Amino acid sequence: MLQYPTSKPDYHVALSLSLVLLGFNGKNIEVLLAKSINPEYEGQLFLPSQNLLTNEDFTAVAANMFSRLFGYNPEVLEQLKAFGNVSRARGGRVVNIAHYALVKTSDFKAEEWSKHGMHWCNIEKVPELAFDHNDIINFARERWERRVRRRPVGFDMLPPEFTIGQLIKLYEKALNIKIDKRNFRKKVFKTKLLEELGRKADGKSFGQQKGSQLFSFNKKAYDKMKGSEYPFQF
Amino acid sequence: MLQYPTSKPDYHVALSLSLVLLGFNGKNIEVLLAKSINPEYEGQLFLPSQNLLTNEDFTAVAANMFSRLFGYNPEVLEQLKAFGNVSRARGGRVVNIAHYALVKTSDFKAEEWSKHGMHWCNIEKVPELAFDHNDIINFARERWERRVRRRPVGFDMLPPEFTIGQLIKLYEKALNIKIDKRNFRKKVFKTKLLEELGRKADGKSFGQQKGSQLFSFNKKAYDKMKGSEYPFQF
DNA sequence: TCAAAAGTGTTGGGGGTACACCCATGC
DNA sequence: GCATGGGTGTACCCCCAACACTTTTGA
Repeated sequence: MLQYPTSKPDYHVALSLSLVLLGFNGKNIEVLLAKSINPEYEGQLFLPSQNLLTNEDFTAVAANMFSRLFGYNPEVLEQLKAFGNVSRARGGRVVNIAHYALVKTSDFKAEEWSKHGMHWCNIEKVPELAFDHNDIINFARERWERRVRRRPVGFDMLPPEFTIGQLIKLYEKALNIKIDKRNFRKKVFKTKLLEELGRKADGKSFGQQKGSQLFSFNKKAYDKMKGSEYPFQF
Repeated sequence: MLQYPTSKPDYHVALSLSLVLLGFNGKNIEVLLAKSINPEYEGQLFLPSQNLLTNEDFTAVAANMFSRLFGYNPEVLEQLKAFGNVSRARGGRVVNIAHYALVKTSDFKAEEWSKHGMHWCNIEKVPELAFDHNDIINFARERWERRVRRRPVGFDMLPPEFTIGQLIKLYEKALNIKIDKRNFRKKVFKTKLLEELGRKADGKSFGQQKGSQLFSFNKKAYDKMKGSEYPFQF
């Protein structure tokens, strides 16, 4: 029956929650994976995940996981969807409420977490993961590719100071296209989203090239245009 | 811990599933609602929903609900996300795996279902619904508005034969804009997605105007361009 | 007869794309 | 000195937006 509620709820399902954390290291799009230290699953690769207690909030748990990994609260953290069409675990049905966020890989607290088996993995080369975590990553990736076309994802994925070259590489990887430098500059400068810092990169990290101009995102300009139309389209 | 699985799953959650069915009646965007005939909830309005048994598949249940309401299997039926951050019912936690589909209102088996309290409701005028079903509709609507810009949703929401006027009204309602007839025609004819039927409307149903040309969607052309870029943007 | 919708072309401007060379840096 | 990336301007083309009148139909 499509009358709700008629049949009684069947309270025998468990919830888990996984995070797909997408970052950019200057060369490739990376996703954070965990290697199990639980002997029962020795060496198995997973997305960072946890089981939920019956009364735990999705958003709160996801934000908490994020902040333990990065040290601050996420700006954007979205639910992807619920995964769990198949029987996913032995003891009963577990439905995974998958979430994703865009992150700066440089902010990951690697010292603290690498000893727990957490590490970045090129999204092009993700090995077989436990349960349906490969499906979850693929789903996140598709959603992210759509998002890239409509939002300035560099806000979230690039370090606070970055070069145009990094930004171009990010879009090239994301959309799997070749970008014309000159046209890209015209387009992006027209948006007023970039702020020229008047300093030059020293050429160390995350694909920066020494000597090239540094920029930061102008958050005020971005907030002002939120809700209205986005001024570019790749 | 972010090692998965460490803590044990907590098997005390129930699942339900709601459908947001969006249609177009020639004037307005409509959503299908159910009025409870259960005395405990007398007169309460809901989305068409049902509780899931622990071993039931999301997709299978959603498709089955759809086909009972429309008499055939859905072409596009997507999960929105899992709703259930708050305690939603008295007996325990119920997580709603909400889905949505675009439908032809004319295909709804109204004779059969209206006596069960099912009816179309203008999406601009949805009253207060039970649980968080208003949130679910709003979420569906936002997703749909993005979809409208990128896919020819008329395929799913218009009757097999329709007029350009209907198509324009659909887009005007969806995007809340005024559309220029001439420019719209140029744009849409360039896509080759419409097939001219060489017949004229008799002016009865769903906003058709007598005397105007009838068109149908060219499914072959649509399938061929699937996966590649969509040739229009509203 | 009046109101509402169908149908039909042209023009101008803006934005996108294509394209080549010189300079700075690191190896 | 060689390879890699940074930085710069122009020309063309296409697409989009703006815009008005006549005809048909139903009320």
